[in-house]
Amino acid sequence: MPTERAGKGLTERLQAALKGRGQRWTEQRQIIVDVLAASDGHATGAELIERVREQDPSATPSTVYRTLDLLEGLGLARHHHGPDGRETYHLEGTAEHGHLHCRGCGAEKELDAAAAAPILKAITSATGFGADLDHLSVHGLCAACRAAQGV
Amino acid sequence: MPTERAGKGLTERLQAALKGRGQRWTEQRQIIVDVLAASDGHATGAELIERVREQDPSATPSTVYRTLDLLEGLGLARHHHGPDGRETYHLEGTAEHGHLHCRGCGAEKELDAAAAAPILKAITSATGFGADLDHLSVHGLCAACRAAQGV
DNA sequence: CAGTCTATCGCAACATGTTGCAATAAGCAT
DNA sequence: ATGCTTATTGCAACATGTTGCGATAGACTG
Repeated sequence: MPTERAGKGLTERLQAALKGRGQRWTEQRQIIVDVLAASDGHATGAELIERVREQDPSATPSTVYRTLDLLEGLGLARHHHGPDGRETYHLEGTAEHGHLHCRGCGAEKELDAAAAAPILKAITSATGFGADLDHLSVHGLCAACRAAQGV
Repeated sequence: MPTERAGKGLTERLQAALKGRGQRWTEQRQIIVDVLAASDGHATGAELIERVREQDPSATPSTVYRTLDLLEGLGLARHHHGPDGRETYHLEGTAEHGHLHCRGCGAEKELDAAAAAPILKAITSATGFGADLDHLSVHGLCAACRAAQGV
């Protein structure tokens, strides 16, 4: 279930991971992780900064982005790019998924791992690439729009 | 073969298309189309601006981006987003292709229509989406990096 | 050719990220 | 507790796009 605050387990895992790498645990990082945990689905960088500043007005964009990079490096967060290239972040633990953007109706749908499996397989056999589902963004026309356009 | 300047046919098609919509043909647009034609493969927005400014130092980013949007609206240019979300443009007429970005070695490879066919087919059957190959950006690990990491 | 309409341009300000650097402060050792 | 080392922060500047607005200048009309 979604929590308003990062669970104890997550914070502790994080502290341990940081300590092991000679890095430090700070109040700001706690806030950023909490905000990410509370924004369970997807949040853009700008949204995250705004929410972090509600709790700590002294926080700056550079700190937030650097922390997000750090969390990605630890495998605790991920980001992908929307159709406009803007960044969207979410905590690891959210099910890994890709994104489908319809240029006809503007809808955005998620592509879960089960549905994506045959796609990833096709990518690997055609190219040798092991694709990251979290970074997979497909642009095109959804079934409804294709039907509407008689394509 | 790549031309240093947009072919006559393209410029004329463009003028006709613009006239039909009550829009205008200007020197700047000629320059931008020429630059795009000369940058046959892919060029980022910043690169295009720089090259346009070589020919017309008075050109501004807003003009270049607005012209690129216009060309996309006319179906004469396309853009996609690289792994960092930066924009990359190319002229329509370049063979339609997708992009593969390796997060291991940073390599970027093109995905031609033939190789992509089974992938697009998998996407359609899994999701109903008709994917745009030109907008397909796959992030992951290339075969070599997967081997190197023993994955 | 002069006049009109309005698309386009250049500018300036803004939005979103990124980076270098000096000041701060976290975590360890004494 | 005090001091040391250096990771982290905040700031300021920059990079890449985007947007609003007044000024410019295409293209058509008479």
